[in-house]
Amino acid sequence: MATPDTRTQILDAAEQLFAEHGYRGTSIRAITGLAGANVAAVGYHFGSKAELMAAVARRVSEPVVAAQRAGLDRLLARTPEPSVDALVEAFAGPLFDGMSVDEGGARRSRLIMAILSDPANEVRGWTGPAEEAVRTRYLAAFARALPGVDSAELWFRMRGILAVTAVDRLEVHQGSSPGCASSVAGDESRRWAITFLAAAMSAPATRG
Amino acid sequence: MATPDTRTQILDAAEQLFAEHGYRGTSIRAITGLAGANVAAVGYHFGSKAELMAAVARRVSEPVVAAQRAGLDRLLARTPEPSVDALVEAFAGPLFDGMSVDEGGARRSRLIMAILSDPANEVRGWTGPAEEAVRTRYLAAFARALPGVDSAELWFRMRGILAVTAVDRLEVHQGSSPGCASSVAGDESRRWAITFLAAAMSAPATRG
DNA sequence: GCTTGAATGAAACGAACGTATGAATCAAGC
DNA sequence: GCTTGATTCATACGTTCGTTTCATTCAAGC
Repeated sequence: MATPDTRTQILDAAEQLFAEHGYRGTSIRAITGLAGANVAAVGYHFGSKAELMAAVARRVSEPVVAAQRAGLDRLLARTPEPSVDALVEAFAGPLFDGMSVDEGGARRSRLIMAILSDPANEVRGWTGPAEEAVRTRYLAAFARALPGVDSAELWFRMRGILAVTAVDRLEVHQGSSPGCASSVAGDESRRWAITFLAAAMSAPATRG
Repeated sequence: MATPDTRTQILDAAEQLFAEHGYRGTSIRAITGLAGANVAAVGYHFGSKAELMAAVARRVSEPVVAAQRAGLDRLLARTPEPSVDALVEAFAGPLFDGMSVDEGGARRSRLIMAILSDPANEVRGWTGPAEEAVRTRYLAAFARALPGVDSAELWFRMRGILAVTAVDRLEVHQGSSPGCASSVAGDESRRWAITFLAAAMSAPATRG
């Protein structure tokens, strides 16, 4: 097992530290220190700290978005009107897959949270047209499955999906709540989230 | 209208800037600059930046927690087993009330998000025993209303409530999505959230 | 063997950070 | 009117930040 090149090691270290301490809470020196590289390597390989963050975000989000798109394609190939449950599974599932505790799964999950919640537009602004496009396609599919709910409320609910999946691994109650232990069992929380979100998405429209 | 004292002006400015740029993204100089005070005033009145953040968090969360507790008391005074819908309304409602666009409502909502999602324990650690206690009481009430769902999954769902309400005002899709405009109409998103969350909480237990 | 271009290393830049210091200001008490 | 205690001010300290510079290393091409 040859050690990966400096660029990859910086990406790995940045992914871990950005997830643990956020964008602003992570210094270039901490990243290069963990990666065993020189401070100047970030400037050389990525240009700046912000561009490094963008590269990390791209690497993490690409397989998730691809899986979301593939899942929707698979559903639509079978029937033009997939069920709400199937749509929730296809949309939210990839946000959990590859996120098991082994390797860097939980780390990646926290990273997504760190990106979504960071107040700096510099960090949130990375969301590319690919994410946007797949979400729009899911919105259309949800709209067909839930004809009574208008599109504005559906957008709200899809944001709810992102919120629940993002906060999942975030230990809001820290070590004091009994539910905390469950956040380690990634598979269980995945099934809980699907149950929770499928019921939420299926709710009848709010009476105007 | 006499100008409030320096201490209050610093709290106001800190509340706004912490909400907009997060804890690490806000400098003491920016806070005192907006408050029209001197840099040393933070050290004098609060001791440190972290203690200022704690004071801001306390001021924001106290009325919310009080309203949650009062709402649960009111429900339990009427019936020993309130419905799931009523519990969701009592728990999530205060997270929206007083959060209208006028004044600093949306600002306060974003602040809660900034606190919940900040990776620094220094920031998240402020959650006091009051928040913990009221959440435990709600858990017990939800457990009575949903006898089939075990307590670990209920904790997960209550975290989901916090996630949805917190991310509500967070414009994940920025200006590009049509649902964005709705985040301005606080009352509408409040009703949407209650619908969404009541359905989610009422879901049958995940089959083990 | 020498050259070339990519990659790394050590060091320093100016700026901004949180915090601390000591003098200046001010209202109230006697 | 002088004193006292609380507050505000200008200023500086030491540190850390992101970034840049420039010399050095190193493998491949001719």
